[in-house]
Amino acid sequence: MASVRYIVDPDLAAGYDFINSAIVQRDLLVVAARCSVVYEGRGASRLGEGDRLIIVKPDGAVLVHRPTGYSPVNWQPDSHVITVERQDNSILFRSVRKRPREVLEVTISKVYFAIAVHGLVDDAEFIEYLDEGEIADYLARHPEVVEEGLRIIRRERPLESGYADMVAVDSEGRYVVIEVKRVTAGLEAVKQLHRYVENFRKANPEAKVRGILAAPAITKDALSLLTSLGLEYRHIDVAKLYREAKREKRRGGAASLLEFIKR
Amino acid sequence: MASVRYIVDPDLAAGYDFINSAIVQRDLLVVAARCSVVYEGRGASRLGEGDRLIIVKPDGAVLVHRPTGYSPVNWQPDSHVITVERQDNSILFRSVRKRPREVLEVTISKVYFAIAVHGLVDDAEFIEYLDEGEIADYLARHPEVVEEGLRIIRRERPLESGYADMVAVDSEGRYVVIEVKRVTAGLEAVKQLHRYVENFRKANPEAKVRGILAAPAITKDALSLLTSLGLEYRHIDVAKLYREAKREKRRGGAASLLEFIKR
DNA sequence: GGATTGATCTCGTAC
DNA sequence: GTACGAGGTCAATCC
Repeated sequence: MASVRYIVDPDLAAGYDFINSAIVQRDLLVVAARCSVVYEGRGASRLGEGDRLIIVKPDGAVLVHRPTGYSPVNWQPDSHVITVERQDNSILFRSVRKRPREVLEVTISKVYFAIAVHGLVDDAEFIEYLDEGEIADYLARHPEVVEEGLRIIRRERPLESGYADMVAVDSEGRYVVIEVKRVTAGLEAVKQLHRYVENFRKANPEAKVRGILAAPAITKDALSLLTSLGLEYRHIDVAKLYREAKREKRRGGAASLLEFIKR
Repeated sequence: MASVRYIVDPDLAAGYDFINSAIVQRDLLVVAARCSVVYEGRGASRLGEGDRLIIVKPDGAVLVHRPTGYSPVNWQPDSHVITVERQDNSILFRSVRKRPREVLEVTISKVYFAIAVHGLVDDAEFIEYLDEGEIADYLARHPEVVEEGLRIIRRERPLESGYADMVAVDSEGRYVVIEVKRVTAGLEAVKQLHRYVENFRKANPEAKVRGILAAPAITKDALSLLTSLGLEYRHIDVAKLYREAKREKRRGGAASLLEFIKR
């Protein structure tokens, strides 16, 4: 459980003591202060006095944020050594990074507040998903994920409405209309697939046509409607697909150096 | 002068009131909380419960930081609308971005502390030394640093796309397309130069054209690609250029050091 | 450790 | 608005 210490509108001596102890204890430290910044490393910069938010994380990451925008104005992705010094009319905060050698110095002339949090716990997994188009793209490249022996014969783009995401031929020569969903499939998805399958049947009266709804999950009602319509459900693991697709993308991008010239 | 309000270890009702009022007043808001995050927009992500630092800036920028690392785990570069809702066992913080359409939702189950700062003032100028444009400017004034006998015939402004930083004529009357980098040049820089040289050749089919990549260093792969494309590498010493440029500026007149740096 | 590549890149700028 | 390029890019991955 996280424990919080804080100090508001302290004088420089108290501000120094607080900041220093937070650094020593490797707390998460947040300081709002009037300060100036000097950076020397890969680049070099100077920032005059102003009000900023200074964040120091337990792993040594340092961020100096101005009151606007996503990006920190100065930062240190990680620090080798962080020191705090008491000076005449200021507190000197210094973060040194080992490689590349970089030094960030924040000279604090007024502390508005400082907060130190100890014992933060953040074990949660960060999960990224693919959008529907990307999932369909991946399944088009790897139809065996949906069913062994499938061969994609048409891949529809999202814009072309009235058609399913893809049409394939199965190992027995039957057409397979496939609709992909990124989230739990409901009745709407089933109706959609049904419509696409009927469209396909109308356009190809002779053909044998199956319909598959590929989604990470399906509601009970949707599944029973699906079944009653003679359609099929296939579970897809979106997180796994995301990992596979990412890996594939990396490999795919690693073409030879001269590749781009031929293009 | 900045004014600070804060609340420590509040219950959800008090936490909600505080956060909501800070948003309404467009304060800089910093919250340490146990929370989960959902993001949908250009990408999509889920982050389970954990302790995080949430920062909301007066301009609508939102950052959710885990206890480690430089990068926020979730963010919003700016928000069109920020809303805060009281739910049964949580506070729902929602930031919606207009274009591209993106939604970030933070569900807060425990507020460790929250701080709102009003009236932050940060007018200071941020000054960087020798960016790429300034290096190119210097080389344009002193082409002999790149090669004896060069005469600059065109100096492109940094943002005119499709053209290299400068074009010169060498002592034998050949055109020389020059691309400048302030850090180690990689494959991307070589591809860029190659593109510019090809563009120039297309526009001037008769001309003899060389291509020079001027940078403080170049990766091995980049150099071999460069060579295989018939292009050339010139080492430039950025630190030396900085000193030279500084000296030149001093001699040049009354301009202060800061004046020069700003340019 | 060095190099390459992708990113919810962000940010600025020119058209 | 889009398009392009720079960045102290950062961060992950490959070699």
